[in-house]
Amino acid sequence: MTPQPTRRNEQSRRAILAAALELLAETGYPALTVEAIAARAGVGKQTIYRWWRGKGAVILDALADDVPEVVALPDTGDLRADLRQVLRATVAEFADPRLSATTRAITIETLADEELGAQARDRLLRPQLNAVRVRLEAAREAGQVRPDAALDQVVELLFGPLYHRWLLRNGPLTDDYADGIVDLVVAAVTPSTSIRG
Amino acid sequence: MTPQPTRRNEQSRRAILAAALELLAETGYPALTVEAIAARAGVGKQTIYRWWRGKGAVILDALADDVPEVVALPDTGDLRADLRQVLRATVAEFADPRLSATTRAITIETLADEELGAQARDRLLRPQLNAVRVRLEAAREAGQVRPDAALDQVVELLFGPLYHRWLLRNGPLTDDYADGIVDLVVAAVTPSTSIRG
DNA sequence: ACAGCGAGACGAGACGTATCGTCTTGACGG
DNA sequence: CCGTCAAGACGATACGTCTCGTCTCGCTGT
Repeated sequence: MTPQPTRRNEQSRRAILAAALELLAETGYPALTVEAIAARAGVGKQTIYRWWRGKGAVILDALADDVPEVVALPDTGDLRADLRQVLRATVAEFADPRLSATTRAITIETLADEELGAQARDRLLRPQLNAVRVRLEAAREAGQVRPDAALDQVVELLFGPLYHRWLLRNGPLTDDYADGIVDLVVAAVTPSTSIRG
Repeated sequence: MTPQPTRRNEQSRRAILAAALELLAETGYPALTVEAIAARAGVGKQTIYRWWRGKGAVILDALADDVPEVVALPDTGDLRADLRQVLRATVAEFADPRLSATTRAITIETLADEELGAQARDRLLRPQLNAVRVRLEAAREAGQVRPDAALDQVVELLFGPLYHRWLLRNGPLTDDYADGIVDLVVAAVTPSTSIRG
């Protein structure tokens, strides 16, 4: 029933992932077809369906393969500056129309398919968010963040608005916007200023 | 070329919207078909395609018709309490599996189709967000919010994380979570506490 | 008479399955 | 060792199904 990964043809696997990325770049996600991927890769359709659930799973796999497993944030000691850099980088990615369109398409796919969403979350999203969390932990130990702050929530406080605005097209995504979010979040987590006044 | 709205059959229009909502409740969004809507409404497919771009537009129209145009938030004078109530209500909506599934499907449709997204934004999302903004303006005048806070950003700071967690299934959506977001945001916008200590 | 209407046929395109013969792999016996 | 063999993945492709969106009918109401 279930195919044995041992006997899997690595060459075909690579050809499929490569073909998928090529076609994605050429035609865009919506026009992407399992049949086209198979044809480009010189592979039977069944070979794709044997190992993946559909084109979404293939693309996700291809993207996740390209992503480094561990990401680390810069730590200059200045939390605000470091966060600004991260959020500005995210804004820049969303500003590139081609990259943005692709990311949007994949994201949509993961929203519709729960299993795909779990994969995307674990392999693409979580590493990013976790890197920010690590940076926040360092800031907390440095006394720049309230000890009682729920850092997972803080991370979402940073990225949630960005994704919200990007996905729902709810306004322009600019560096100023990113900076504003960072300022608000920093204000939210900064320890009581009663002493520093 | 373009149909004349004057000659439009109001009865058919209502039947289509009603049938769409019925079928949505019965079969769920993915299984929803233009053909099925037409059949249920006792209407030709062309009549649907003449006035709408597809099933997404029909459903969006049906939903927007049901939504009150203006929403108002409670104003008890206690900003934190009022915001908690709103976010908890949102969490409750997302917690209902049936409603959540429908909302998710519609949302996905609006993410993929720019024009549909614009309509959803203006007719469904914006009124909600704006109601919160109005409440924040009142709070600002009451001196509970820093005068320089960008209120649009604050609103997104409230809902962004919620949508983020819901759409991407990035963790459980509980009242505690909503309360935590509110606390963080209130902390972010509260005027300098140097006096209050 | 004209434009929207209900009804439904239609072509296009993508999906996912099934089947064919071929090729690779690993186990077993002489 | 090495030939044989079964299992199973492979490329290729036909197939039925589904949904879409268009097109073509008369019919109806104004």
